[in-house]
Amino acid sequence: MARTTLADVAREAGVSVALVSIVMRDAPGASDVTRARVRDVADRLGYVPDQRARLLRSADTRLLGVTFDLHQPFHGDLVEHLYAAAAEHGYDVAISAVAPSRDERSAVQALRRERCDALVLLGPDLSTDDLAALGTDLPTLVVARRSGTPEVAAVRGDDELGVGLAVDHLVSLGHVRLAHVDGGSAPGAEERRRGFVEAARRHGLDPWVLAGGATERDGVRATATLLEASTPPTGVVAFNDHCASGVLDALLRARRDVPRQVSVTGYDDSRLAVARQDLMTTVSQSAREMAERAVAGALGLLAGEPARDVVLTPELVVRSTTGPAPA
Amino acid sequence: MARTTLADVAREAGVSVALVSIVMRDAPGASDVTRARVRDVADRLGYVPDQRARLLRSADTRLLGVTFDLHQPFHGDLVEHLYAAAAEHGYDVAISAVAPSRDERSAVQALRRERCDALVLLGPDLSTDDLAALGTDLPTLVVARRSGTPEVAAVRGDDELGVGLAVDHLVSLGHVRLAHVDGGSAPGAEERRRGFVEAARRHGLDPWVLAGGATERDGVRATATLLEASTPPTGVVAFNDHCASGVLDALLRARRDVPRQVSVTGYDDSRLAVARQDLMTTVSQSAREMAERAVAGALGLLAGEPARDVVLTPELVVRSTTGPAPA
DNA sequence: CGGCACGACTAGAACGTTCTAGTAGAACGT
DNA sequence: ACGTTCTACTAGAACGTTCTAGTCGTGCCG
Repeated sequence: MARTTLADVAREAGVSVALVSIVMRDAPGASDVTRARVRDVADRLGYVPDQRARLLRSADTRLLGVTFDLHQPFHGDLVEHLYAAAAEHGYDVAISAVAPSRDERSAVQALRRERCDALVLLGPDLSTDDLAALGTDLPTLVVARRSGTPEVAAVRGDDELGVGLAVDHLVSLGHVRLAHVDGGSAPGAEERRRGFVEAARRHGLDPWVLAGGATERDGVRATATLLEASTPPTGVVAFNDHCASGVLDALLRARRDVPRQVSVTGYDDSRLAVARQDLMTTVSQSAREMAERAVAGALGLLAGEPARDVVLTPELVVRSTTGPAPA
Repeated sequence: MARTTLADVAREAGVSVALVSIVMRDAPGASDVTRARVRDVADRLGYVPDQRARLLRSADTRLLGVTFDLHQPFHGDLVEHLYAAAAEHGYDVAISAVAPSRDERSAVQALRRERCDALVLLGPDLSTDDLAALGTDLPTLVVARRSGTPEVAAVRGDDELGVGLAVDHLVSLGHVRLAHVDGGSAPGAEERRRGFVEAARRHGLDPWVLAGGATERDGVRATATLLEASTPPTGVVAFNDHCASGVLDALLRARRDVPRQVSVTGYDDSRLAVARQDLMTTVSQSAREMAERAVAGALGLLAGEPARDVVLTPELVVRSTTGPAPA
């Protein structure tokens, strides 16, 4: 099972290694006849180019390193679109996962060893210092959070505004008792919390913020607290779709009618919300647009442009977890 | 921002390239004094070893290629444990995602170009022919499905038995009208369908199988059909946790009490079931064990052992979506 | 019919590592 | 004093590509 190399193909086809390389790369400099013959031999021998050797030769790898959280569906959406967006610019993507047992640093280090040209970090939990250090070393862009340092670019949704949209929507439906199940220390949680409080105040309402988190379980837990209140809220703005999903489960289980008794909004419009498509009203950050902007931003950095902070405007997607406030 | 190489460090430290290599690899052959000095210089220059050059030199890459579905939480769990299991054997993991817009072939091809030593495919949708072709080329192991070809090893749960456990559990709770929301053409769906039918027959019951799928939406859709029946089942065995989640949503929304009126079981014990931890009775395939067996199996192939078909025994995890049949 | 541009092809260096085969020099026994 | 055996180090090839700088015909123009 020895690997077939350019040299093998060259020997078999009776030409030079360089010529085979030319043919495999579709580069000019070979006649159609030889081209066909070489291709034929390559196929027969099952030749697969060695990416490592190829990249080693050239200064740039045309490789975009991406870290993402394995357990965050929205990251899944982003990664999917990143593949496409990068391919459009002739770039490849190397992904490296973050999970409870695999921290951000390991994930980033793995990508650095691959000699990626630039790094795209999805909702990283890194400190601003770490981020800054990384950014001075390698063109780096973060998605779905503030970069907090001038070396690192960012692409993110306007979370304050997005949560504001959800609040406005609920208020327009007549809700006056609103609660926010927040994201704790998750990236973006602070902005969303602030957005909720400010939007509520703008409408002259009393904002109620509960400690939550980024998972279903957090949503379930917060809802328990919520239901114990003497006058529970009629509108709940959850940190993200995951969390909202937990809130919905807990409410349904407590036999609260959604949306007749309680309205709930999510955030992200991830596949999770689409899976419950008939259900969740949520704030959509177009994964596709984010991914495209992220790739464009990273390539911009690579071209020497200064790090920018791109803020995308989210949209409210009204589905069926929100409705008029109960009388 | 030129990258620092061994040569740079060597020049700066006044030693040979080979010696720096020795120090960086913690290989024997350098005095403690020089070791410290070289390390110092390397740190100062921000040296990061070039993985590609390193691997290019040696015949084996100590790299395990893994393809997984971005949108399947159980795959996320598996990947997480694969990182750990591989690291234990001194192997690195390269992951390549599969998604609606990125098919299995592209994912595999990307890994082949990375020159992975072996391939681990999570629940692949490839045809047996494609799989066989791949297997003759590269040590290959599939997880969570049958390989169907002698060249390719497999690690999978005993799905027939697992579904049987769920059925036995429901029957022991007094349920006599059971339905299975199946997985359509998803990997493993056939085994689970068969397991359901056989277990039901074994108990002298009439098995009802509904067309489902691997997503929440499939669960929701199937439940609609289910609720239209004149005498709806009291126990529902869903294809996986995702699907079960959809079933649960639909039931709760239709104001059916789970588990007082209807009992529901999932399959996988993925993070999704844990997220709804207080909720879902499911069949557990230990992601950790699967991952460990998969790595061991792949390394076995690499060592020249024949491809084996490892079948793990699943366990029933009783939580709170199942209960006694209504009177 | 000589010069010259062009197309088809090749030799060999380069990329950043690791590995093999060495060379000095010190420490040791005889 | 002389080999022997360490330890600490080095030179240079090798890995599989791509790229630069060629060479060699062949056809075209004047």
